[in-house]
Amino acid sequence: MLDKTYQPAEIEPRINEAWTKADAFRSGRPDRAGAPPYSIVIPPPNVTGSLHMGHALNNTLQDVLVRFERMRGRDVLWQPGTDHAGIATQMVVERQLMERQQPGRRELGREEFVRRVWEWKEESGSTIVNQLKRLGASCDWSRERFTMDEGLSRAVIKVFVELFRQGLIYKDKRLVNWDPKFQTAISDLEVVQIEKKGSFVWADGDPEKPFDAEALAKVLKKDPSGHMYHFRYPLAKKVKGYDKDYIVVATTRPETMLGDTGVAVHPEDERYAALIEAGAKVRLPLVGRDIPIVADEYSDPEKGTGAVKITPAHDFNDFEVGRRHDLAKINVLDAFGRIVDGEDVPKAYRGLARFEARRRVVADLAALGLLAKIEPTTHTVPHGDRSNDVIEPWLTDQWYVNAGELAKPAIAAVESGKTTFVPKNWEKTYYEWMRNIEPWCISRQLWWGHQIPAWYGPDGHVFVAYDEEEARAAAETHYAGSNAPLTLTRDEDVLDTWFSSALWPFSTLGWPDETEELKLYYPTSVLVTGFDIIFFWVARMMMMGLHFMKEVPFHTVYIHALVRDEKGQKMSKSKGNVIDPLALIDKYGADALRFTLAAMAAQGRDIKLAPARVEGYRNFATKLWNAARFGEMNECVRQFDFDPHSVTHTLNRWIVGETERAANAVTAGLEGYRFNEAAGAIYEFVWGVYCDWYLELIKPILAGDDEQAIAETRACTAWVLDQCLKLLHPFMPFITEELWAHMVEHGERRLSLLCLSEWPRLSGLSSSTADEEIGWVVRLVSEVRSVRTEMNVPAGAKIPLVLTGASEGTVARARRHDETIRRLARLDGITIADTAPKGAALIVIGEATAALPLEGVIDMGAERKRLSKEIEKAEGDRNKAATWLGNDANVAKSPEHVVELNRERVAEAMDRIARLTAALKRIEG
RNA sequence: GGGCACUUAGCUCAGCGGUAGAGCACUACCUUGACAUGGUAGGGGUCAGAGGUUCGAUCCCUCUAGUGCCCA
Repeated sequence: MLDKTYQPAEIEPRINEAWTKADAFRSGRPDRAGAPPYSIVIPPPNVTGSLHMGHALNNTLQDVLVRFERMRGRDVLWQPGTDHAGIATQMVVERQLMERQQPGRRELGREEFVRRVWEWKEESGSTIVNQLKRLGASCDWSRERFTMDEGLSRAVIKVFVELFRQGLIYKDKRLVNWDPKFQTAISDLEVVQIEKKGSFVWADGDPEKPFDAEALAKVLKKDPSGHMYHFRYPLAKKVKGYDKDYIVVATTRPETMLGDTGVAVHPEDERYAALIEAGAKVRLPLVGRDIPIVADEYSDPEKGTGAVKITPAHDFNDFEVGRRHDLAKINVLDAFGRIVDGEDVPKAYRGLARFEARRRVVADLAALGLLAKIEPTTHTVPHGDRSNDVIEPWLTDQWYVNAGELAKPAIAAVESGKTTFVPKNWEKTYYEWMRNIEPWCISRQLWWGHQIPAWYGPDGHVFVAYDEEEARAAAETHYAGSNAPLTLTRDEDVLDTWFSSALWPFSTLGWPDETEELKLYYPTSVLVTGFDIIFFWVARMMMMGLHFMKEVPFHTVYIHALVRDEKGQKMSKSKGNVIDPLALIDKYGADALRFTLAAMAAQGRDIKLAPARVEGYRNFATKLWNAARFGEMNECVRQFDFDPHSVTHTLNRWIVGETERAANAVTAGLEGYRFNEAAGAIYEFVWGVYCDWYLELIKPILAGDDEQAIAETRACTAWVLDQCLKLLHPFMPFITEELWAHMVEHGERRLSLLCLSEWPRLSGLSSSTADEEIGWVVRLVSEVRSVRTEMNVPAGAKIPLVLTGASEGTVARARRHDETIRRLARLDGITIADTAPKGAALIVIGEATAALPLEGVIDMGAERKRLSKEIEKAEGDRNKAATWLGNDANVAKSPEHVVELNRERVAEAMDRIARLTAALKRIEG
């Protein structure tokens, strides 16, 4: 016997165990041999991670699809695994060392540090995996992979070497986004632009208000950004036709002026034409270097003074300007973001932290009378997405992938429809980025990751090879004839984490070996992910998949929304608005959380999660639980030979038809990735149809003495519940699996776990006569209940009902369902009469009128009010439809069924009005 | 500045050329032999605003206002 209340915490671990024991999620099960494959690779969560709401949504949707297809008989592989997450993981371990007051990374040395990271990974890498299991993720856990395990590393090396040999990976010296906190380069994608606006205002000219360096320092201490500084750069020589002896430039980063190698003005800016003409130079203050004034369209005459300082080594735009005019690139920052200790920089600034240097430069220029003004300005400042530190564009040697070349087939594959995005509009975003793609910087100055397979000879010549042995062989050939001992040094850098993630769809299947799995499961069926990693991951998997497998990695990309909090804000630890999915699972169960996420996953919208929703769906689970309990109490057990087509009782004919409709709706929803519609359909069926009506309607049968009807109804009730369990299983796997097992305690044994059972394929079950008949009963019961409430009839009081003007068919219906109607509407009898008794409340239903004689009980004033309201409503309906019909254009141009619909509305409304008016008159008369 | 969304009940969201829906919240009544994590009934919306297309617009188009996101 089922417990009275449903306890998710009790059943979920038990069910998880049963699945594991049965090896239910293994791909390539013998019973699926030859079945069409269905495969999904999980977006590998960071090993450092723990389950957040985004994971919960992402994996719920994948699990819904995977369970659905598994039940449809496919050979399903949901490939799980985790990502080594270079920066994030290295950060976590470094922090841990610090907290434990152990030696830091650099003290430990590379080998020891990496060993510590592996140790940490072994200890806590399974956290997220266990959390996914709690969510119910039906991955093939026997195939779990890690981006740094042996096989995947082999794939990474091969890809690097091959791309290098094909000229698609190369080393280059250019500006990169440098993260001074982690001392590594990062890719464009790992940079987030943050808007800053300062508050310090100052301009020279007012002797009352001298520049106050300390006040500025105070403001900058809070935030070093957000101001535009205007400097006067003195001309090296006075120029004829230009009336001043200086030029004013503006910048938001004063300290970079130490590396200025030019000043740019617009070629058509007449204010500066003379300077360009004369080939004028400015003498860079503080430094004393003479630098040219050049004409370049980059400078905007509308902005500031129209003159900009050019620092090619520390700004992406300036770099380009510098290249066009052959300006020197002077590096004034070191890896930590400090001013370099070198000849190019005046002694006073050497070794200063960058923002300290900023204050110093401004103060020193002010002291020289060269500071014109400071004003607050809104500008975006690049920050590292992990470090949250201000990123410096910095000139270094890094490895790059020629993404532009790899992007071409990746663009074509989406254009030709080999891969489609759902919803479609994300394709535009994908194209936009792919068509303007920049070289991808893949080297990172970290220790945790795949070390780049490149070795340098004594003269710096690079040998890229599968291993040191091969590199050595190549080097020996290269240096043949030289007698010097050959020492090779391996490149210190590791690869961007996303480099290995890009190979995930085929590296996890065993590539570069030609495995069975690769043949069977590649390309994968669908990729499910959030839009925030379309660029990071989806695009790169497309590029790598097409290049190495010559085939797209997935046929469909389903892009889901971001989960936000109730107010629509992105969840973040700093805002303190994070909703922990595990806390919700603890409180309401994994099924409730999953159902909530699926029900809210409408295409193309963010999900604002209200925890009350989860509670609501937990209640839904309880409802299902109790419906099963009802079945159990009434001996509704499954019959193997039950055929829904053969039921004879109207109620059963009706419910099997409704079941078919629900099954079709759920199936269609899932096939179209409309998770919310699928979830909505099964919710409405289970609660609104099966529980609210069917189970109530059959109670009199079960309590009656018609053995045949009882037997059929019991079997039918059990069958419908089974269909509900199946249809609901992808969304709520735990409770459904539990009930599936439990409901046969007294019946036929199950042939399999629910998760491996067959998805309902129903047809030919609906009957219009049954639908009409039960529809009539439902309407009558609802109307009576409604009148009872409005008439303030006590809920416990039983009242009689007199049916008048009923056709033979209606009378027969009323007889057939006499007991049911009496029970649900709380009546003490239904009689047939020619005319309604006096002092009765009247209900118009179809051609008949149902009278509730309530003389003495009834409040005539209330009944008058009720009838008037009904009449008003009917008149509204009639007027609306009649007006519509009154317009000739409507009738002439609308489709026939719309015209007909409106005619019916008018006729029906008129009929109601007539009978309601008669009823009203009788009360008044 | 460029691009993409969004604006529907108190709240969170569906819907979408043919008389507006759900969950939660709210009101009243009900411990009826599955279920108070429940039942029954009910209140609540000129579908942001203004034009246009159409026989007909919450839905399609244009503009306006507001909000959010992405890219510079």
